[in-house]
Amino acid sequence: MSQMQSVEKQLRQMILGLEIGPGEKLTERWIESRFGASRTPVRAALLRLETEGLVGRDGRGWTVSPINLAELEQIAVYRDAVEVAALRLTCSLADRSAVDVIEAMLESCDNDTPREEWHRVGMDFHIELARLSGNEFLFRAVRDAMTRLSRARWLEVRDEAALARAWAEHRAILAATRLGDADEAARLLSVHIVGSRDRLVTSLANDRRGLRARGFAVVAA
Amino acid sequence: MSQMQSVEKQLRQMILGLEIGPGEKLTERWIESRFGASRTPVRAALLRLETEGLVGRDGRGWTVSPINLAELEQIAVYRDAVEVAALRLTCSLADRSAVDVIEAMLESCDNDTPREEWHRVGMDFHIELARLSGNEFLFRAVRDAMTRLSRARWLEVRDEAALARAWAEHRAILAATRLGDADEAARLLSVHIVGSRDRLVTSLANDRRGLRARGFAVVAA
DNA sequence: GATACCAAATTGGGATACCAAGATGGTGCC
DNA sequence: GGCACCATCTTGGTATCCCAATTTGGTATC
Repeated sequence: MSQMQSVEKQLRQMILGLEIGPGEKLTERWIESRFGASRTPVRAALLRLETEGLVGRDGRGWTVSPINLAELEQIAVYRDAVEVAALRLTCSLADRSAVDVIEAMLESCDNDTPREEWHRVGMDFHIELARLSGNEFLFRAVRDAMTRLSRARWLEVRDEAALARAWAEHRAILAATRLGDADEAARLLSVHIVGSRDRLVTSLANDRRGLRARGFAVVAA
Repeated sequence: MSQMQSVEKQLRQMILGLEIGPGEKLTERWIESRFGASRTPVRAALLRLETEGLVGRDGRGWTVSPINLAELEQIAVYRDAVEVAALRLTCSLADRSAVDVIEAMLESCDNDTPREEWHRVGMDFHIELARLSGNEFLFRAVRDAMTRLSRARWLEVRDEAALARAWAEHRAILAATRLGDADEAARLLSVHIVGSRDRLVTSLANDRRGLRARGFAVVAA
C-alpha cells in the first residue's frame, strides 16, 4: 500500500481516538518521524484531514480541531436535514430488507462488548442507514457529520443509560422504516438526533473542566 | 499570496469555465508548467479539487471529472434536503432583512448582462440564501453542491426562457421568505430545484452528442 | 527585576532529484 | 503483414533540500 493512505489513516485514528488531544499543535516534522513517512504524504494527509474538519490551520502551523460546542449544535441541525431526507428516501423504496442487516449490527453489541465497539456501531448505524437511501451525497454528508461528531461521542458511550436509550431509539427507527412509515420514522429520527445532541452538549458542558485538565481544548457555544 | 492558492483558484476556474473539458486527462507536469508553479502546490491544488469532485483519479493519473447525469439527479435530491432545511431556518429568524441584499443581487442582471454574470448570480442566489440560515454546515453543503452543478449549468444559461423562469422563481422564493411563510417558501424552492434539474437533464441529454463532439465526456444516468 | 531587542533555531511552503510502475512505440520474428 | 516482445519515455509517488517567516531564548540595558 502507498504510505500516503497509511499516514492518513493512522493519523485520523489517533485524532479520533483522542490519542492526540483536541487543540493540540501538530508539526509536519513530528508526524513525519512518528509514522516514518516523508513530508509529501504527510502533507497530503493533513490536507485531507483538513477537509474533514479534524485538523485546521492556526496561522502558520497545524492544530487538531478543538471540540466545539457551537459546532455540535449546528451539526445536529445539519444531520436532521440529511438523515431525515435519506430515511424518507429509503422508506419509499420497494425493497427495504437491508434494514435487517443494520438490525443485526445493533444486536451484535451486548454487555461484554468493549466501549470502542459501541462507539463504532453507534456511528455506523446512522451511516449505513443513510447508505440504504442510495443517494451518494446524502450518504457522504451523514458519514462526514458522524466523523466530526466522533470525538465528542466518546462521552455518550461512557453513560450506560444514554447508550440503552440510543439503542432503543435506533430499533424503533428501524421498525418504522421496515413498515415504510416515512413520517413516523422521520419523527423518531428527528427526536433521536435532537436528544442525542442535548445529552452530548450537557455532558460536555459538565465535563468541560475535566477535559481541559486533560489538555483537551473545548470551545464554548 | 502563496502560489498554492493561486494554482488552485486558476485551475478551478479553468475547469468550471470548461476551458479544460470534462473527462480530459491532467498531468501534474502540465499544470506545473502551465501555471509556473512547482509540484508541491500543484499537488495541494489537485487534492483540494478532488474533494470538491472536480477532478478524480483515473487509476494512475488525474482526470477532470466528466459531467454525470446520474450525479445531477442525486444532487437535486441532496439540494432539496439541505436548501429547504436552510430556508426553513431562515424563515424562523426574527430579522430576515438580509433577503433584500439577495433581491438586489438578482436585480443587478438585465439584458446587457453577460452570460457569465447570469451564471454566477444564479448560483450565488442559492449559496447566499443558504448562508442566511446561519448554519455553517448547510451553507457549505449548498456551496459545494452548486460548485458541482456549475459546469452543467452553462447549458441553462444559454436558454433565455429558462433563465426568465428561474429568476421569477427566485423572486417568489424571496417574497415568501420575507413574509416568513416557511411552508410556502419551502414548497416553491422544492419545485424550483426539481424543475431546474429537469430542464438541465433534458437539455444535457439532447446536447450530449454536441458536447461529446467538443470533447466533453458526459456520463449517462 | 522587568523589558526591549537581537540571534538562532524551528517551521511550513516551495523546488528539485530520484524511483518504480505503467504506457508507448518500434523492431524483429513468425 | 501481423503479432509479440523489449527498450524507452512518461507519470505519479517519495525523499530531500532550500528558503522566508515566525517563534524562542537569552542577554543587555534601564
